[in-house]
Amino acid sequence: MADVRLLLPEPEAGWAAWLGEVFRRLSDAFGPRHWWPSALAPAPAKAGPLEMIAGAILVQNVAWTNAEKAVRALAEAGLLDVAALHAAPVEKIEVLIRPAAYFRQKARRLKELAAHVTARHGGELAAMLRQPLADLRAELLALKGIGPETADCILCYAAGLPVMAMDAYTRRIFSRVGLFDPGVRYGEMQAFFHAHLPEDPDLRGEFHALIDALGNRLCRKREPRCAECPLRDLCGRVGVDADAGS
DNA sequence: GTCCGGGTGA
DNA sequence: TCACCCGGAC
Repeated sequence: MADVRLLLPEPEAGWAAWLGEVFRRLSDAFGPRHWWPSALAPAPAKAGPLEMIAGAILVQNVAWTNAEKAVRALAEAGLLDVAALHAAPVEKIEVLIRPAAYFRQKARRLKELAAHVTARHGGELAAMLRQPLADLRAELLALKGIGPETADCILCYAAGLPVMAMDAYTRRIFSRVGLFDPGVRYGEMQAFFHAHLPEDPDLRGEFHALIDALGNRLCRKREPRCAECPLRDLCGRVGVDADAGS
């Protein structure tokens, strides 16, 4: 994998310290995000890995509020279970997950996932998730409906592996900051974060969740709210939109 | 009522 | 490059 081309000069204290500062600021502003487990039931009820994985597929291209409705509907129908999901008619799943958009595609993808786990792992999701990182990632990517971001979310939040998922927010935020070229590839961004962050699944998972919060609430595609941004003084692009012409 | 945002696969 | 789709923002 080619090294990413960085636009910002490396700070004197190094990239690890710079990322640590970014994390601390986001954490102070938005944390803790407590993404998974516990998306559904109140603690101490434990969310199963299928809830997390289904959520990761259902949240593609939609706000979490949409995905959450779909996950809750699946839970209430007793379908957050590999065998039940495998046995359920696709039409039934379509109706339940409608709020998550792309419901026809996603219903088929959920069933394909259940079929795969049934065929290859005896229906035991835990067995699939116990594999070494590279093997599990390749297996996930071979499934329809699981691309790099979804695979990495599953690796981190369901399998507990030290992987930081990238997404459109990561690309937007860090290209606005001036770190990456906007055309930076997924793997290039990820390699940069992985090279300079501790190999800690909790930290990497929380970082991704914090970036999601910033991208969602403040560093929006249009009309970013730079005045409220905790990274304001680290950013090369503060107020480019808001202050244009002033 | 219209538009916007957003991963994946073909 | 485009199809797949919804809820929320305006």
